[in-house]
Amino acid sequence: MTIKDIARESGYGVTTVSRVLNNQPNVSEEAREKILEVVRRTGFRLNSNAKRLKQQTSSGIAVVVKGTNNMLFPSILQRVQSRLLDTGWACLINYLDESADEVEEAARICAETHPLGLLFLGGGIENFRRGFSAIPVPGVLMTASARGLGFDSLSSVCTDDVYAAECVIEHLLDLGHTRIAILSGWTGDESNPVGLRCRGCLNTLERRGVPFDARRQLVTSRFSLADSYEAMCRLLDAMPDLTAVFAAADVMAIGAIRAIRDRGLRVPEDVSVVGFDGVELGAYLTPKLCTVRQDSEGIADRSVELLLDAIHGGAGASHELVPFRFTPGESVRQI
Amino acid sequence: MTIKDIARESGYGVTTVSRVLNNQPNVSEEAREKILEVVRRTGFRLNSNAKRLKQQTSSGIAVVVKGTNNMLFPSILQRVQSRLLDTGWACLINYLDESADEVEEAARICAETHPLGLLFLGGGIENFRRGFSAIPVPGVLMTASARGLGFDSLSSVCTDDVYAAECVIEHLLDLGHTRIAILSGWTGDESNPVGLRCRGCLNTLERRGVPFDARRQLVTSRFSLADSYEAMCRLLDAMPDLTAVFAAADVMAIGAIRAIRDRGLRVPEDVSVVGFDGVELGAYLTPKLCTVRQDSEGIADRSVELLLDAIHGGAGASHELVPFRFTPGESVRQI
DNA sequence: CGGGCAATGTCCTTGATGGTCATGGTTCAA
DNA sequence: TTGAACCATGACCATCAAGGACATTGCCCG
Repeated sequence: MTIKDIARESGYGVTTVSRVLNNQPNVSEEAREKILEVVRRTGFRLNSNAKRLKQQTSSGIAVVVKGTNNMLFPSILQRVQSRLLDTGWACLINYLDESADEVEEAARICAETHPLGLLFLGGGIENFRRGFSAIPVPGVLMTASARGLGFDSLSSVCTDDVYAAECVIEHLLDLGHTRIAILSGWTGDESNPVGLRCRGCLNTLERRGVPFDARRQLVTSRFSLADSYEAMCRLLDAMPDLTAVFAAADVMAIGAIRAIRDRGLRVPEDVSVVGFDGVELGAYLTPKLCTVRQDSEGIADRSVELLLDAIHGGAGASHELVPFRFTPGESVRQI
Repeated sequence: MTIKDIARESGYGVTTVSRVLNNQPNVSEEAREKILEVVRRTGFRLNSNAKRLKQQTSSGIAVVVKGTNNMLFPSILQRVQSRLLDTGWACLINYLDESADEVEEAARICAETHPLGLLFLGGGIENFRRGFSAIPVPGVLMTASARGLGFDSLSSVCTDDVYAAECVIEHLLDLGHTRIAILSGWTGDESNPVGLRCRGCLNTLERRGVPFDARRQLVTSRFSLADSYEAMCRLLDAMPDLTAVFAAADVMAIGAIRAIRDRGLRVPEDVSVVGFDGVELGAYLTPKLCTVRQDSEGIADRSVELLLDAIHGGAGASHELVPFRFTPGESVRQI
């Protein structure tokens, strides 16, 4: 079924059919009606490959998601999809495991679709470095900053991770906690949001003159319940007298709480726990999770806007912060 | 940058370049090397639109996800993506909100990419009815049965929802519960997995001769924490003496537990709760969630296999059940 | 009768593939 | 030694399904 068949069927030429299908002028109402009738009857659709070939455009926007365990992602993705649908863009989502070596392959396949823009979600900047940087279109990194990384065409929209983490530690210190542990994805890599959160913690601890021994009080974990459970166990071994834990993600906080309880300790009576992300689930847990709520919808909306601007207007890269909200919760108590 | 430029640049003809780029024989190793070098240097990529236009093939497989709140979905999606990457398929994920009216638009955009196959996740069969049924390619419905729905080209892979729910209720009855409430997405529509779970409950209650008043003991909810919270409140109002609740999804169970606690009741001392899905999170909650663990990886793997078989071999639709595992948990107690 | 205009068709273009054919060279077996 | 088979290669053309420039047609009106 091609446009020619429709032309033959309706008794008009391909040009006229093309005009009708693309809502162009210079077609009589009669022809339009007749052709549309045939199109409806046959369920015909333009061949998008041919159309795009001719028009030199491509299919849409590719979204690269790294890490399936971040509970904030589904809501961001849904919002992104919805925004893109509004404007008629197709959206190719690549869902990669956090540890996957599949990035190169995914980038290759992604490049073949010639997307007009890229959205990255999760996993810091490594996504971009490994393969995707070869795709010469604008991109926006969501929930992490790309400032100063030397990618001209990569914007970013995220929470001010450093400042938010500073607020969290301020809060804990104000409540009287001094033996605070950090459960983080810290790798010394401060291009990673989790690393920045860790940096924020250290900033405040230092400014307030609270002693901190990174070897005992800081443990790294990946974004998974099982991993953060293990990590929390190590923390409790190394520092049995801790009174508060800052987990760099809600997922980690939940894993940590389980570990704390399995040691026979209570949250928050024995150990206070603060998370980061503000997933809806946190408010349904017992105790309700104290966390930093990231504005996932704001991040999604702004990212899509930036990307479309860059695609249409050729705007340069910009880096935006979206307000967060510190959400006190029952998982933290005063000492 | 076209294949002609590469040909000129490398000193070979387009035919040879085409052969190299498509890994075809009859090319000397020397030519292959030289051409690949130029390709690498220029970052050239074939125009996939032109290629697909000529070859009459399309981009890959579209995955339609309806409902962002199902906590089982991310792991299924990641697995699907991984399996498809293994075989070199692109994967277009459409992430729709459960209640979204966007299905038609999404189907339109999806159709324009001419996918070779469709995977549906969530939301029963309505996804397919509304728009996607016009796309004439094989499909597989994941986590819900498509048997007997009259779609020739739609396979399905799912858990035996009816039987699993029967097991759950057997378990509750064996523990002495008789005043059992059901929190379900029941709509009388038994093509919906949640409806089937409800049906399973009713089967067992009836077989065991336990009185059940659907108007008091059965409440419907959507797949969201907030909705199931509300629904559980209604249940507690209508039936203050209930001792156990079956929630048709883990998300609902978590919302329900919050509602129960906000009434000053304890889980499981006052009210036992059973969920359905077996998300990893359940084992990290307090109390650990009693649930039915669906084999999300098995469902993903089998669905991809069925779909690829249907695409390649033209195999007809088939409907498969994947084993589940009933997972006892602390959220249920004996009476 | 000719200018103006709307409706419509002809023909070319897009980037890649694949088939045909010709060429020049090599290998192998009779 | 010679002919057949084979290989790497490139030139050329058709093909794919659409879009767009331009040409053509037919009609109305002054």
